[in-house]
Amino acid sequence: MPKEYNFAEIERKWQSKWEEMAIYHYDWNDKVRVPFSIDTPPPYPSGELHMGNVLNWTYFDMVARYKRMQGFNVLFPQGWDCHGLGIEIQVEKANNIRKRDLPSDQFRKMCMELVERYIAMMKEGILKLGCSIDWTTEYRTMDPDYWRRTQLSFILLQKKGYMYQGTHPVNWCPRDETAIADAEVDHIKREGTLHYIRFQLEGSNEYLLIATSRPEFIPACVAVEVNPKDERYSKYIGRKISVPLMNREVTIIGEESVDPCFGTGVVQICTYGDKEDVKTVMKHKLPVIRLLTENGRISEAGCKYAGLYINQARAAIVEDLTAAGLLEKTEKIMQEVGVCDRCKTHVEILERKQWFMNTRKLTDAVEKAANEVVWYPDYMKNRLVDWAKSLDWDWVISRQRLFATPIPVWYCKNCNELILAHEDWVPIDPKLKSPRLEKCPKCGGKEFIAEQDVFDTWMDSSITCAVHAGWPDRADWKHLFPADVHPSGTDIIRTWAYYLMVRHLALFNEKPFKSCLINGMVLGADGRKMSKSLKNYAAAPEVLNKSGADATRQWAAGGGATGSDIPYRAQDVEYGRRFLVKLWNVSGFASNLLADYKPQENADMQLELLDKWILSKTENLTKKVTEAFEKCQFNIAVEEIRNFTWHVFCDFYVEAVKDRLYRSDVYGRANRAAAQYTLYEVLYRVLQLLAPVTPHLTEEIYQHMYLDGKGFASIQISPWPKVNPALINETAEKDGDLITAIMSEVRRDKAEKKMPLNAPIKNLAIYAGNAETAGAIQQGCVDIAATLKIENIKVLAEKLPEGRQVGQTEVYIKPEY
RNA sequence: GGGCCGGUCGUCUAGUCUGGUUAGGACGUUGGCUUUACGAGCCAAAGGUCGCCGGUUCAAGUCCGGCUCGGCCCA
Repeated sequence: MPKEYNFAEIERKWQSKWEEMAIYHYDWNDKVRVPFSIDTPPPYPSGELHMGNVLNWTYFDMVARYKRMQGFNVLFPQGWDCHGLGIEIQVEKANNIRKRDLPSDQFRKMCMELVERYIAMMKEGILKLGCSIDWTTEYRTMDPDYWRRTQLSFILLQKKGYMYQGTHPVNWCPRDETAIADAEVDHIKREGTLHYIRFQLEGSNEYLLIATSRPEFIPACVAVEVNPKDERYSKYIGRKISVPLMNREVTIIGEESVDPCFGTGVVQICTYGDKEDVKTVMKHKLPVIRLLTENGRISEAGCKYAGLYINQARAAIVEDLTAAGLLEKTEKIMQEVGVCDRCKTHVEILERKQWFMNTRKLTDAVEKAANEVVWYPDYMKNRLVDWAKSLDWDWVISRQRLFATPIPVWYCKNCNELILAHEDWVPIDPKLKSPRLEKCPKCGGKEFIAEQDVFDTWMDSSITCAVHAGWPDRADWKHLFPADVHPSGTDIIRTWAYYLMVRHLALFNEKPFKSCLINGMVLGADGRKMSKSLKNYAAAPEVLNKSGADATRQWAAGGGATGSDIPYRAQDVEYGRRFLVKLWNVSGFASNLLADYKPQENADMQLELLDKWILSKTENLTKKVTEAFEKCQFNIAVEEIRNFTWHVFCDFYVEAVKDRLYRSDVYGRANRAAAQYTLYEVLYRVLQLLAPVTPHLTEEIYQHMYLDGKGFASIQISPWPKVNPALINETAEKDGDLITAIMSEVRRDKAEKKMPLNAPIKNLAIYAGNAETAGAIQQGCVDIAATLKIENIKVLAEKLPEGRQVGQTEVYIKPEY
């Protein structure tokens, strides 16, 4: 083996060799091995890979590799979730255009080009991370073949009665001019202004003072509301009150949800200032005044303010109120407002005809399914259940955008009949192709109008569990469905996991995945969320280039408990790299000492205490690591392996066994063979257990040292070790622990005397305390003597508490130099 | 206001479900050592009243109640 550990070369080499060997391909014809399918979430191509992706991909790549070694037929697909506002906005900004200013085909093409550039960047990062993806499965949701699946699922759901059109209030982004779902609304805190405005009571000179942060909605005021328990105002309930500037009257209504302590305790109800207004309007069956247009201007309903943008209207109305003496005062308040999660524009609530999926009737089914799913960690289940139960509105699935899957419907120009695409018409863009019908089935009309709206991007990405399994093309797709594991970040449980649930439950009456593996967010080294603006950002490609994939993967695996947020700290990656150097060096060393070792010819070997000791510990390590992987406790797995390798195997076993390996003339061939056997098997076990975490280095060492002896083309397809109970030896572990404790004590003595570790010791007396312990020590004292350069060593059964105590035992040692 | 999560050496983190060794690991700090794999190393050391208060128990970082501070999500 080469002296130097060159990770860049090794990692590049294996990434391409694995691809040539095709060992990560799912075998679609294998009906013997049990399948294990990973619902790789197709990422939204947004530029270079970030550390959050690294964490996420490392998690499920470890699962894929572990399961593959366990003998499963692993499906690890990779797709790209291309559509969406994010790309549209970037294309607009980069080219300084608005999407409506050019032909939609041309705009879509620009979006696709940008997506391809981003996919190339992210793919490079994923390859560098060494993920065991089956690239023959790669897909893009913007491809017509994927449209086909999204559109087909819509057709089926429409037929099953889950889809409906309606004019309901929806979240609306005025900048992007599209409806958005609750899940796409972010909430931010910001300073606003509370306006105290006089509303005159009908038929009197009295007025009520209402407090509002949105005076621009006065033209859409449909009621004034007070708490019926508020003694100041309850007497006014039912009376009419005049809307300032508008020459119009509304009724004062009572509503318990009004907080008497907010502002003056009197609020205006407008259509629609916020979601509370929507509830009140529905409850009291109030009229709706459509104040805003789709691009965020005041409509004709706003009378003299029509045509102004929201902010301009606010200024104008405040000015008019002031002039009329109706604005009593203003004050600053902190308020939380909803903003579009893509462009951060203040979200408005508009009524416009939209497509909805009736998701709320599935809430009980979602809860039931969530309880059937195994969550890693368990408590993350609550996020999904709580979210599902908290939803007030159905999922609005239509969007007024361009770069998306089209909704495959038309309307009869004559009678407005809905024409749903047939299942075998898709993929289809109704704006480019007419329905394959002679005439409208209802009125016989021959002209059709295409649906202009498109699907929410989540309509594409929430059928992946079925798509990965081969739906709808493979008759046997249920072989891979539900997916065995769906990986998700804490931030997207309410979107990805939820939408997957409702879509698959509605389509197939079956939960989409059997388990859900959650990763936390990656924080900066300062403990705050990682972001470029906070200057705590680490670019994943740079980290991978600097320290290599295997080191970075150790950070991801060991940075914290599964599901918790983990900080990115360069020194943690560095620790991983140092561990790899250590493993590389000990492997090189072992490789030299095993040059003449023949794995088949170890019949006459003679295992010594320390051999039995480390072989037993190796079995226990295997047990712990296997259990940790089974429970997705990657941090425990990686810590167990590292500590064993570094501090048990290297620091004690290898040090102790050197003498036996170098001087077979003294110890005999059988003794040397035992040491070689142990060294060979323990190191192999360590490599296997580490293979899911650090695939490149373990493969490199395997190929140098074990390819002939073990015979698997890659360590990645070697069978995961089973614990051999015959090798577990509690006595050997206990006795060996005592031997190593004595070694530590001697080392400590030398350290305190500031002597080199190889300084010779003339005599070492070990007072064992009793005959039994003395017997145990006797078995290891050759190793103690050889490791610590002791000329004469004697073990005495007597109890003599002088010299140095070995840990908390009754054993004392007395070295003489 | 509600829900969930968290508070453990200077810093980061494991352990809490399933109570029981000397609370584990890393970074950093200090001291020492060129040892026939590794100075990108090795050997050691110091450093913790496990957020606070109370309860259950022979025994609490762990279970229960209350409080407090922080994060995220939702009103």
